[in-house]
Amino acid sequence: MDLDSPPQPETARDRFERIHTDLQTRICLLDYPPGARLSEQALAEEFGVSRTPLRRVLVRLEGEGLLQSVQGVGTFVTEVSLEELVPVYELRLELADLLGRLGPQQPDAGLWARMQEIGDLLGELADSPAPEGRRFGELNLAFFRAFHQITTNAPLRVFSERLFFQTSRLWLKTMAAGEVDVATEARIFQHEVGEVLRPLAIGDIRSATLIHRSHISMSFIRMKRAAGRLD
Amino acid sequence: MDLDSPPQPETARDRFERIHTDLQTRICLLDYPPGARLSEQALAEEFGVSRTPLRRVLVRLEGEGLLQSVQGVGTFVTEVSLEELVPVYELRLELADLLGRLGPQQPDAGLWARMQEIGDLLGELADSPAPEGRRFGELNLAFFRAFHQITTNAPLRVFSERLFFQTSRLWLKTMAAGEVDVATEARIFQHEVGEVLRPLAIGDIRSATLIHRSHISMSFIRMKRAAGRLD
DNA sequence: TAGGATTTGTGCGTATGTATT
DNA sequence: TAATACATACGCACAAATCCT
Repeated sequence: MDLDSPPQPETARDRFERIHTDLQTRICLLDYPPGARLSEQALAEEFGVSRTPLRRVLVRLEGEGLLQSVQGVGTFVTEVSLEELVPVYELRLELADLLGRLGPQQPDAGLWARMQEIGDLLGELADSPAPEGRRFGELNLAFFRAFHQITTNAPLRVFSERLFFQTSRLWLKTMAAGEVDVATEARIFQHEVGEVLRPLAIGDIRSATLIHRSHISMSFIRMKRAAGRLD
Repeated sequence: MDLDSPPQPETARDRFERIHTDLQTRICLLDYPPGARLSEQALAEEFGVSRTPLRRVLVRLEGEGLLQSVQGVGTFVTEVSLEELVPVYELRLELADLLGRLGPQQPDAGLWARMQEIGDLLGELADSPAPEGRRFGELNLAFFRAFHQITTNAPLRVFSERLFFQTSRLWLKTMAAGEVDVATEARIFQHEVGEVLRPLAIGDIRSATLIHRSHISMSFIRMKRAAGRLD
């Protein structure tokens, strides 16, 4: 194998994708929390490039609604609040529904194994002495990336991903504030993974997406109630 | 009036928005048809800026799926084909449905007048001796911009717009190829506008969106049939 | 195969805008 | 109010990639 694959030097596009995915993940996992200010120069130095190609990534992230640049002030991670994200959640529920209605496809063996593994890792997280919100975020992101492949509809995938990044950030922010318990949510999430895999095992994709949708809905309600308790 | 509004110099963000909207419109109306090659230098000179701010706009348009840049080759308008746009159309139909279910709001007087005016202009287009596809595209874009304001759900608006730009280009391309008749389609579209305004007049937004959805569906079917005739 | 023309990508110095002292 | 510090925005020269002769 690998006979005709000499070590390809990284192309400009590859580098762009790498930095883009990296920053996207950091924002999603709250390594850069909402409102944080990013330094173009510091990031450029970290990735070993000049400001020019880095700024290209920032422009893309601004188009995706994750950043906002203001001349003379700085580049900031966009804020997320429960009130502003209500329409986002409403739409996400509908897209979760569409996931099982537009071009559904049976997940392959690798994807199946991956989802089972994520379920196990969620169990470990729930059992750990001090469950970290960031770890929950990682598993949440991993499961989303796997599960949303059940649709072949490319634009639906893109839109679902964009809404996921927004709602996921609010979810982790709520955890970081201690308004919901990480271990409890990890256990609930582990249960969801199992519930979703059961219909998938017999090829019932539609049922899997409806269960997924119901869990998104319930987690939103739990978050609203947790926020209400603190008001 | 206009007492406290001295002539504000155009800010960097304003210029970005202006060039972005301009290029977006040109691509949508097929002034730059699918596959066309754009020159960074020529566009920069036309807008009176250097390549740097212009490239920022191109990066954004690439993120929106309208352009694709390849180093050493050029910047190209993305292709649209009936086969590739089937999933796009399927999703657009669903979003058209959501338009009337997520945060619907009654259009104000100005918007109402605008939609009526577009209906009249469509009649004029259909009656004109040589109806131009580009004029149809302008009115199609204008009506979309007006109609999709019936939802207050911001991300739904953004996603609907993105899908509109894709499907609209295929529609105009089909017209340019002579596979459908501009006058006939203008008349049908004029009829749709009237059909949509009727339920809106009595506050029945949901019915308006369902009629709108059915017209998107029917126009897609007509386009498929027209393409089939030429195969 | 090689070389030149053309196009996008990159690096850097400077301009412009904002906030603070 | 003015000046200073610092951030992003811009323009330009050059590097890298591609295509064609």
